[in-house]
Amino acid sequence: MSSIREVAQLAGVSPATVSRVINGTAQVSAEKRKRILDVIAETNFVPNEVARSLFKRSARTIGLIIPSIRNPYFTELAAELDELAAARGYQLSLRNVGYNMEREWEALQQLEAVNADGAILIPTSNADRSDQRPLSIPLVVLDSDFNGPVHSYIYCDYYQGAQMAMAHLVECGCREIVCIRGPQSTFSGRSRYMGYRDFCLEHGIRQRVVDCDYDFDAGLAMTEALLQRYPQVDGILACNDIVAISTYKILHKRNIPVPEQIQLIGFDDITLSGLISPELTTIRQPVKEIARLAMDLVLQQDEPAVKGGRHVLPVSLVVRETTRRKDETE
Amino acid sequence: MSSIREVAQLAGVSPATVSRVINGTAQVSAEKRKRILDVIAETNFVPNEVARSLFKRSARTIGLIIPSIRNPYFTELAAELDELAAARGYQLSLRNVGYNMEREWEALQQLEAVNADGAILIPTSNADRSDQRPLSIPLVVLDSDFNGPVHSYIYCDYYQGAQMAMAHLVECGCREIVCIRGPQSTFSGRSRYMGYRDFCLEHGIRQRVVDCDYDFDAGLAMTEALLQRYPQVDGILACNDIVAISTYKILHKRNIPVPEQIQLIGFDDITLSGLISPELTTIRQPVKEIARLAMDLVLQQDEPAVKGGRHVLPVSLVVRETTRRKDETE
DNA sequence: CTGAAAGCGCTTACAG
DNA sequence: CTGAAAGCGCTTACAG
Repeated sequence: MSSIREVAQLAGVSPATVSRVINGTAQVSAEKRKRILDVIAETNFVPNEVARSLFKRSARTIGLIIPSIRNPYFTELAAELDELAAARGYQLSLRNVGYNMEREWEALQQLEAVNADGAILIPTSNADRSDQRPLSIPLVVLDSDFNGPVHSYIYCDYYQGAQMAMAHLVECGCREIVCIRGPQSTFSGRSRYMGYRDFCLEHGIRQRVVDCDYDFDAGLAMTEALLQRYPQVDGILACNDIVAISTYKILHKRNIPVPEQIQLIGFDDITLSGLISPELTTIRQPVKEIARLAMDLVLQQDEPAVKGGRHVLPVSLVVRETTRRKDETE
Repeated sequence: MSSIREVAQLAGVSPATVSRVINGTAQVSAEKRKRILDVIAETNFVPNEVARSLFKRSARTIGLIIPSIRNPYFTELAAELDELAAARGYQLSLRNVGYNMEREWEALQQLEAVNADGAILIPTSNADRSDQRPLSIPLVVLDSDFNGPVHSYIYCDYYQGAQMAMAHLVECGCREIVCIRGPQSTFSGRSRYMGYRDFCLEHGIRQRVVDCDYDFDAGLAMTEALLQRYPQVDGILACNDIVAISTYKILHKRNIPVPEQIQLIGFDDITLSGLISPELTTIRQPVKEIARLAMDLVLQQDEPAVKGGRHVLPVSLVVRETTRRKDETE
């Protein structure tokens, strides 16, 4: 790789002038400009971004940290964010931390150290971080509300979502609804469960719970456990769509008809949920809006302060084929 | 963010000494070392990676460029690569280019400009690039074999895979097999189709083809088209698993029993394929081996030359529930 | 319009 | 063991 100095030499000008034509940062005489452009074309010169960002203190990069790259909800969010970043001239640097708090903190510091312009974090857990030092770049946190040095929080009303799901299941005639709850260290897992719990309390329903991680394998295993523990189950509220998909898989394998014998509802509304057969009833998160808001907030350089503003978005019930209302006899 | 100079000042030593304790790059007296470590702890100092990589000419980062972040095959490959990179102390920087050749070239140059240690590219198309300038970092290309300045190529024997799929379908009793072929600008799409074509030629089977992009929506639309165009179809060779999943969706919606009336086979063996119901029969790519080999080759610094070595891996048939051999009457 | 100079924050010979 | 100095490749005041 050639350097700006070589280009300058070949074009018979100073490095400063080369810099100016590359960046269009000042007027340069037509003749010199042409010479410089020619040399750049010939030498395939590509300015070193590292040097540039060392000076600029910006890499025009937004970091996105996710707990798992194997969860489609996260990659769909990443896809949206990626498009938004590209549209605004930023690179999205995706960092997977595999549900590891240490790797998460390292990734955050790494992003800071490489002069990223901001970070969007989907945390591995909702643990308190009020003693964590503030980053020097804006941090927007998704799907979580822990205490800590955060610029903004964005999450959906999961509690409400779980209540809607329960109301729907009841409306569908379910009497024995079990909740496959996600990790309780997690904000989404916790608040979805709370919604279930309070609904049960309010309606005098007995709680039936099974614990599960947010992945396909756990979903498979916990559904087996659930069937063993609650043989009378006629409704399942899964902690998210991928677990619901695993749940369906087991029910299907056991020849348990859905929704006739057991009704099933997921959470998130990932693309896949509308693509499998039967299509999954679920609680939808407005992924596009979340992404747009996150990008706006992280880029909103005018106030990089740690204010911890909270933005909570509504979820919605999407009724598809794994549940059926009582009156809708086929 | 504090700088190494401030730390040095507070500890009463030179920046060089601070650098030495941070990097363990030379002996430092126990006393000074302690003072420095204390100051670092107090000030939350994190060394600026940009400055470091400007000097080192390495960011300890491997770039991975994929055509689409919405295709699980790519994200599963990314997940494997991510684990391997982390294990070796490298960051994986994932760049999505949305099937756009310009964005792909930009991403490649960007990676070079940020001092990445190498790039792994899953190309958007198999177009000739012999006139493209060589990058200054090693480039490993996956799932493609275009001519160009590439360190190594890794791909699977797709041609063979398509032949295996066809042989299986025939063995299952299919007489009218249609091929939903992927983009012919793509190496995988092209060679899978070639396998189908030559099998038909060799066995006196009439070709039945429908063109399709590698995504869910295209799969949905093209299956509708296929049913219209080839009403007698009794076997479908899909260009990849996500298209096969879309295909199944349409067949299911039309109440066409699989595999009784139409047998279906995909390509790739993504996680999802074993998770849906019925489970998808497919041609499996050894993703773990591909990832391992790619990481080995890209990191193999001893010969960063552009040699274009080719590594072709075998695929295998995974028979599941969307096909059934004739003798296996249920 | 243009160049010389200083500096972004590190690291590594080079002396001692 | 330790520091002063030079340099990684850019960019931007500062003069002219």
